[in-house]
Amino acid sequence: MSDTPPTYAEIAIALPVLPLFTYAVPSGMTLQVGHAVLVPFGARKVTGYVITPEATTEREGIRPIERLLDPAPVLSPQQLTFCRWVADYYLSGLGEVIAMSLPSTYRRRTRRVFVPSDSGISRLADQHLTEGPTTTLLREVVARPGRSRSSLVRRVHGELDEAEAGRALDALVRARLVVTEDREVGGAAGRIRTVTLTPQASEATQLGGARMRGVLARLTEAGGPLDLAELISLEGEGARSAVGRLVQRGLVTTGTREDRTAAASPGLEESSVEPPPPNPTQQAALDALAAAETGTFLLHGVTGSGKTEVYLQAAARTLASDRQVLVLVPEIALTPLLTGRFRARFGERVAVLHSGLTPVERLREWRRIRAGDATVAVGARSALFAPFRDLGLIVVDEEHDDSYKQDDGVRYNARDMAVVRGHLAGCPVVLGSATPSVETWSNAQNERYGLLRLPTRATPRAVPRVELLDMRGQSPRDPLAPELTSALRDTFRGGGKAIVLYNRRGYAPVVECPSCGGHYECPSCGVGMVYHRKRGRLICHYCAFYRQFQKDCPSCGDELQVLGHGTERVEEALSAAFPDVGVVRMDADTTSGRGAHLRILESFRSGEAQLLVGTQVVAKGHDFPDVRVAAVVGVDHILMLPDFRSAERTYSLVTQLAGRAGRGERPGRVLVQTRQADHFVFRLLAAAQQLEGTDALDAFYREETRQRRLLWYPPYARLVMLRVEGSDRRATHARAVELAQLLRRAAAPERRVIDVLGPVAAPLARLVGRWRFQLVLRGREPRRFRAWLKENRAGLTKRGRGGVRVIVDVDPRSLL
DNA sequence: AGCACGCCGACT
DNA sequence: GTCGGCGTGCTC
Repeated sequence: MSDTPPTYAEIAIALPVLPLFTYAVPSGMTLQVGHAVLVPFGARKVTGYVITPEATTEREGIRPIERLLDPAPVLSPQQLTFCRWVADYYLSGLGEVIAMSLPSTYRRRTRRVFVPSDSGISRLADQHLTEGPTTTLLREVVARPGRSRSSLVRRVHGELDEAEAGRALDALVRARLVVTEDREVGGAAGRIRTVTLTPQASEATQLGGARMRGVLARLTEAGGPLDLAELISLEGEGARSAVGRLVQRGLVTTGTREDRTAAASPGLEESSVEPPPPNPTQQAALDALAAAETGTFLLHGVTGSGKTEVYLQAAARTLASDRQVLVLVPEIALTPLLTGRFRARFGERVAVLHSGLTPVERLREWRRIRAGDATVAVGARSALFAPFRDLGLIVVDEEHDDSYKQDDGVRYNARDMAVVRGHLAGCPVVLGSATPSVETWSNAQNERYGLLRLPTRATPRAVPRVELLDMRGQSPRDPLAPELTSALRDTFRGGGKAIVLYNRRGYAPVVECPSCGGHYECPSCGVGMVYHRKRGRLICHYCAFYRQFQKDCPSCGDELQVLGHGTERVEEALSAAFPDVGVVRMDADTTSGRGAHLRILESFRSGEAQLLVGTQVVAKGHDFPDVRVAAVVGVDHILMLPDFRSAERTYSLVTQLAGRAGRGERPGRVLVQTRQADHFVFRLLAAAQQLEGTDALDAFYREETRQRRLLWYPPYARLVMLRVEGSDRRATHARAVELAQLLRRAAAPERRVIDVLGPVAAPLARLVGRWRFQLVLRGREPRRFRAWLKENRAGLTKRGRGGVRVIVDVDPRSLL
């Protein structure tokens, strides 16, 4: 008997930990790269991913892999390479990135659950039982054994607060009235039971039951496995037991298959799928893409210039050469319109991945892609990780959109990682936008990216004029300039529609007592609370804390003053000015319900409402007929934010809004109210109409990049923001200062390349009860900066004492 | 992430 | 004196 030497594997753990862990491979288990396994990790079991199937180790106390979670690897070597790239770039753990890239159903782990012990059950029958939190919890555990801590705490929420319930549960465990068990959760979902004939079935002649004969006949007819559900629908509910009896006789076997049913998507199926002939500029863009084997392209085209048609025809060409297509869109753009166009052109081959899918639906779409049933994926940020084998094209629509940046966990930017994925896959990447981000524009200028321009609107029509309405002379009490009111009046008289943007929700941002100066701040965030009139509440826009609004000052009894404006109040002013016009408001308050978003858009599209008021969502790529006026009533507060991207945001927002106007044969008007009419953003916006769009845009980017260069902001430098958060102000600040010193010392050899800025109190210094300080690392040479970050990575996140934690944000979208 | 070990205040 | 709260560090 020869001893086979023990073998080891390096595993990435599906938790936010940086290193890989080594496990022993049990004899008889054969591992491949990308296999998902269940491994013991501390006191529990978690999912890990095989990175190196055959490794060696000197280390003691190696524990064995528990088992394979799936016979096939869940990750191809190419996907693994990509995940490794993402993890390195965003300074995160590989396992965390892999876990994020897979459907959540592939993340199995053990979870601690609570069940009553015998003594616990008998204690409940005790008549001298005293009422209290522990008794409440004991009743709950006996009534619903096998629940997790969080679910039990939630169940008793009405009676006990979270901490109280948790303590009571722990007390029960200590008293051994309740015991814990580790139950495996996650995974396993999304399988369908199937029934298959065995070879013996053909020899079976005499069968007693009609049901059994029926089932055999159906299976013989099918010539292969059938889903149990289908047999039941054909033969009735009795088929279930008939199959059971047939299994006993060895005539059929049951198994399972992956459920790969396509998820229902909100796409309106279009009838015409005949692609229209491309216009000359579209054709030029298509030719450039066809000629390119790899590389990134900025596809710059104003609203209505036909970018989507370029995506569609480039996709068709890619599919024809047997490669696959990934289309990333901002979540908001996943409307029936866009997905409908892809569905109409490519039918069942399209997988749609939007945030409304349930985990099982998402898993099925993911499998359709992996199995090759779906060759086009249209999806939001997370679709970046779709398991295509041979990508031939990646499209990122509205590439400037901030929603491509994940804002918790691994803070990746799907637009940037799409460029990386395209590079690894050897395929072109198209970044489309009417208002590209400054980085992308700059990459196109210095020819790192190809530039494809669609300068004209596909359906010719006048480019809307942007007119500035200087509000400096007007009382702040009245939100509407007289010119705007009269333009709207003309529009409605003529049967047209209008969109009004005001970039702040609620009724009024300030409520103040004129006598004692008292005002309202959120107790946990320290910011002013916004008055929401319809709900009669003052609400904190950061943590959603609210209190009832009373019209008299609680300290001196004088009547409170309501100052400033929000969308609700603007809507009110407009309804008062135009009582006969239907007005709908779209902002976070009116779109929270399922489908509310689409209902509002539909009522405006159909003409039921002629005026749409709202926050920035109203500027996003919706296509409404006959909008004659698009007006900005207020965006000045964006421009005043202390953030390096505020000019870019303002320019982009107003330009996007302008794109909503003047569809149809009439030209539209774009009216912009501002108190900063001299700011270069507004001057250039007003100049845009003479310059036919793109020249004005170039002028904007020239000015903006000039300023960014002077201040060493992106794209001239790379930023990494470290946010130090904790509930104790002093401890948090101390940790931030300490971290800054540490990093300054570490960066000293790179004096000319890396700057450590801060710490400063974050612009919202206290948020949701936590104090926030931030440090910014600025690298003037990307390569050396990256190398330095990688070397110092472990030190960046090290947690301080006093519950202080550090969040690392590579390429932050904003410094707020 | 989440679990266990370790150190300081209110009770049998 | 202990129980039990939570904070810090580790998990192959």
